[in-house]
Amino acid sequence: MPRPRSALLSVELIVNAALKLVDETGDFSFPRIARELGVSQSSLYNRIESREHIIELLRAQLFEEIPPQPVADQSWQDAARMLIRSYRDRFAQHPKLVPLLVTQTVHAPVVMGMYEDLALTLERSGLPTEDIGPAIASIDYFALGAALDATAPDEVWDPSPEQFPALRRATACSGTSAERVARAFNFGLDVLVAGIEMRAKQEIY
Amino acid sequence: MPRPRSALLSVELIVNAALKLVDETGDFSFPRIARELGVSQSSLYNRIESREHIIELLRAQLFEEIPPQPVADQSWQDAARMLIRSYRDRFAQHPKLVPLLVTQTVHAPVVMGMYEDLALTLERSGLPTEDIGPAIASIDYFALGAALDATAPDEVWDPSPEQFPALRRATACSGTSAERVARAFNFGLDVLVAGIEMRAKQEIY
DNA sequence: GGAAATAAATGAATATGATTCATTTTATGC
DNA sequence: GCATAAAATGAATCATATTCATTTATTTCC
Repeated sequence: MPRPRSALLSVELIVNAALKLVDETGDFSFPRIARELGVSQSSLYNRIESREHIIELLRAQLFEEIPPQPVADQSWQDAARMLIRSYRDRFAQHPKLVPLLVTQTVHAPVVMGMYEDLALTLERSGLPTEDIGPAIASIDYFALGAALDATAPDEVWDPSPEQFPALRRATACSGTSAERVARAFNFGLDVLVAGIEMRAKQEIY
Repeated sequence: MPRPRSALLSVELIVNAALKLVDETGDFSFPRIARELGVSQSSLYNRIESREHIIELLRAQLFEEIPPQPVADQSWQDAARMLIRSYRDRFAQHPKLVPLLVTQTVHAPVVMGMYEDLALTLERSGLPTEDIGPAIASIDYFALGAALDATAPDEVWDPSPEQFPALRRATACSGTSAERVARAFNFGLDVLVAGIEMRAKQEIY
């Protein structure tokens, strides 16, 4: 109950406990973090402000775990693919965290670095300046949606053939849920990059 | 307190009250629905099972509000664009509802019809069968991400020029948040359709 | 017409969760 | 040593989801 020799708590301990709970159960709560760390619930408030604060710390942690990769010595297509993939991979490290993050799409400083790399890469593609913002956003949307789908439970995607014959044909050869998401992600990535290439060549407008 | 002449409650009343609260405040709760309808909290459980149940009813409602549009008499490109746009427009009707829906990506029966239309349309594009599933998923990811971004608060997307020059250039000419999202959506839509077209022509692989 | 079943609404209770705050105790700077 | 800040706490508040036995009204069926 009194103040101990060395502090029992730290922001890092709290965030790690929260992340562990999220990975295991898909959510965290103050009582469970406190139990995990062997402290009282109210003690947590000496280090952090609120639940939202913990979520923002988790977001930062997710983007600090993987260092950005150098990208300048590749074709812009390969560079873009690598950047988008690494963006998605960060979410894939802690899939259950994604739903907690996306409900408030904050463009935190940690994400900005990757956006900057992407902007530089897209400038090399020859895309007109006014299209670079929309291109980054589109990529963001795609990666976010894919990350969200990756967290969805393994469901049987089995449309009844009578009602939805085309859907039935389309999903006939799907493996596990993870494989399906991975295939979709690879497909969308190629298609997006190819589409941007066309747009850059002004073959669509 | 006793049983009234005519029922005070119905599933529809509950769902409408929940939707109204979501539109106004971004969330709903049992106490507030009950207050809104002038009934007791526990009465709600005579009609609905749980909070999740209400969310699923809201999801269904969102997709029933807008009837599906006939699509067979257009080029597959225009048809695809229309389908994706209408998918997104449903979310735009009730933006604040989106975060509640995406946290559990369920492919409810209501969405299946649109998927079927999309599958039929993509078959007309000449895309190989095994790519149709991934194409639908990619489009889904993109539309979902865009819908989520549309709910984000109007933030000042103003990267400091020293740190992020390319990002600065890319976002120089942005208007309101809604305009930015709309531009990004239109761009991504064109790019996706163009990319799929290339893929169908087997010019990328 | 009346008994039995069912529908509707309720109050009270339980459990979990976020958050505040005054209090106690310990460390630390001067 | 003393003032002050740091650390942890218990207790309290408030909101929420959910359960359940109970009361009353309506319906059904003989």
